[in-house]
Amino acid sequence: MENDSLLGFALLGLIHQQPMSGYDLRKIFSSTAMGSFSDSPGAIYPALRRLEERGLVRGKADEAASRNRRVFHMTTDGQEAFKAWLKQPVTRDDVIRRTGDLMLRFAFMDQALGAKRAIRFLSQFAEETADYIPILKLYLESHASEMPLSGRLALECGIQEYETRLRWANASIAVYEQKRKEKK
Amino acid sequence: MENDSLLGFALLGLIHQQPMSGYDLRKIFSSTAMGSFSDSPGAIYPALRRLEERGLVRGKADEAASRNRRVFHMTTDGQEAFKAWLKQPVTRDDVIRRTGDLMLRFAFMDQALGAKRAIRFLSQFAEETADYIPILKLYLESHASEMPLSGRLALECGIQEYETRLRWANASIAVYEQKRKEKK
DNA sequence: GATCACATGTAAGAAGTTACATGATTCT
DNA sequence: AGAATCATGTAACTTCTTACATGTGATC
Repeated sequence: MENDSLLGFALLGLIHQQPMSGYDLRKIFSSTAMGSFSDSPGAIYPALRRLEERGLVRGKADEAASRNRRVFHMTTDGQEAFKAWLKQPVTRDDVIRRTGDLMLRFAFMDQALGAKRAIRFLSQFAEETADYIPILKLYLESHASEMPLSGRLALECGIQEYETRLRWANASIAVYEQKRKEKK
Repeated sequence: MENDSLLGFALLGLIHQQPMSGYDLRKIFSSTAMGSFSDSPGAIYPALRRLEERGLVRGKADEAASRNRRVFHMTTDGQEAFKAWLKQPVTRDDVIRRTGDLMLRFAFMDQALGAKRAIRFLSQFAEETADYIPILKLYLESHASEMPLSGRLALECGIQEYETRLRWANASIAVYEQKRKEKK
């Protein structure tokens, strides 16, 4: 059960927002800012089948459409698995090697878990990121002399990306807190 | 022949810098800023074998060391394949879906191809990135109202990352040109 | 003598890629 | 009628993950 690729969770998240067919999902990946996912049928249909086999989604023939269209909706188990995925703590390793996963989780977060959880996620993300940046900087300082110029610059790009994400996370926390005040 | 994973090229690039064993390569991935690559033996040793089968590297028993150590060095074919990989043009699709590949290529670039090629790469990278940013911004503007807040923020993070990379690329071009002037 | 670091591998399984295959419906 | 779009799928291949397996040499 506790086994799913990032694509699987992306599908799950989109189906969570509203029931959809494989073709709908492909179109989202090919035409929106979620273009980092593959829209190939060889990826999507097998992934949907796996989700269905695990009982996380269920597909029903779309009777409104005349075509051979199967619309998938989420099951209760699917809801649970999805929320469990979203609730995972943000680790150092996530921040270093799975930024894409983290961003996907966050993108689905406030609809499924609410603003409070989103803020908690951002805080964890900011903390892990803030801790990691000085490590990278130290590494750069102490190894710069042995590295080729382009290697050095590539590492600097990485550091700047982390700094950008840190600023973004703090700014996003502020957005949520601003919103909270407005409500009161 | 024209078939290789990113890991394969990372190995090729490191072996290009100096001959190394599988264990050396694993240590680099586990202990340096190249930590985004897997240091697991199940990834590295098969990848090295594939490179050897394709004739891009050749392993020799290390007679200096008493242990069972194989040191890989690059062949002429390997040099060619490596340089051909580095010389590929930077496409829009690379910028969107394969930033990691691009950064790896750049990190190895000036040693293998020289500063002039590095500048060309950065210019292409900057151009494709600069073209793509307004598309994302337009997308955000026109879809912001239908998107959940965290989705909107996640997209904004993506845009800021592209902007960071664009600034970085232009700054890096300036570094190379500065260096060129100093030489004269 | 035990443990740690060195050093290389294999096997099973998961998941993606590319390319092919098929058929229905709508538009021109 | 032909082309484009809708819609779903399969098959072969590649590569990665996790876990297991094995043995050497140095250090305590």
